[in-house]
Amino acid sequence: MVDGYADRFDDVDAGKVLDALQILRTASRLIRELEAYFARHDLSQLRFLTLIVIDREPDRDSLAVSDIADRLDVSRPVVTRTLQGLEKAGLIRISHNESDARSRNISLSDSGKSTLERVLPGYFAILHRHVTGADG
Amino acid sequence: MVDGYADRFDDVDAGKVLDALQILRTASRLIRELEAYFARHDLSQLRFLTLIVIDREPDRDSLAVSDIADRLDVSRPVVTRTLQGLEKAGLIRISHNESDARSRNISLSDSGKSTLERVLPGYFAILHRHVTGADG
DNA sequence: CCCTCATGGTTACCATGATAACTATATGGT
DNA sequence: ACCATATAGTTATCATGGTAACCATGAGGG
Repeated sequence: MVDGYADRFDDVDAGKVLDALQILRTASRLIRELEAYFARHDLSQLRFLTLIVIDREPDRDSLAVSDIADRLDVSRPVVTRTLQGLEKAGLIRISHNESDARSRNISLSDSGKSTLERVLPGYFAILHRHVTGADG
Repeated sequence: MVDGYADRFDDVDAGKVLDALQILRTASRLIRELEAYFARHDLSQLRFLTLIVIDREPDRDSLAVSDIADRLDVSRPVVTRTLQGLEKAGLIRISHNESDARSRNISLSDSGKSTLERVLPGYFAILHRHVTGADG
């Protein structure tokens, strides 16, 4: 498909364009598979990654909403919404920050921690398989 | 970040997992850049790709809704919605299929064709640059 | 002190993906 | 010919990303 177009543009190398499209396809396949996997565990990519960044935080066991947004590079409203879901599912606890009344401390509940442990192996297995398997 | 986790799983190679995460990151960057580019031209990824598959169809100058959905691998409702937008923007024409009253023929308008010509060079340039540039 | 401005979070709304359920038309077995 | 079933598209609804606008609170200059 690309060749017919790329022929017409001097400064473009059809091979490289195909590489880029290949990256897009591979990623899209990977994302779809991850999403299906998470859905089976009542999670989503963002819910899972949220648990991860809290868990991985050195020295602290809680993060602020904006910390999570920064680390995951998503907008704060999306984090707010995701946290509401996670709290309702009992995977995190949200408490008030004592030194700044605007801020919240987000921490993992026991259930959140065990969910993470349960889901991680499959997550890594999928990532692993995608690079090892039929990808370019 | 990955290392701390991957250490704990025997059958997982942290390097490969990092490769997979790198693909995800690269793709996500590419997608974001493409989306911004399309937005500047009053398009979206899907609107653009829809124009492309109609344009590239050999022997015919129109496609059915379900053909487009198949070629782009998106659901038919999304195609319906996208086509409504493209028609309102005057980039495509939708006519009834004479031999099957359920089906529609989607074809590019002159405006659609010229939009495609205008947008393609930048599109390929972005794909090209992403593979050539700082990607892994 | 208090008024302005910055910051943390949330709400409201838009775009874009999906699936389920619906309408209209075609097709095929009896 | 007619009824059951399949197919083409659309509508309705949900999930998940975004931005803009909005509170509440904190911080700093006059």
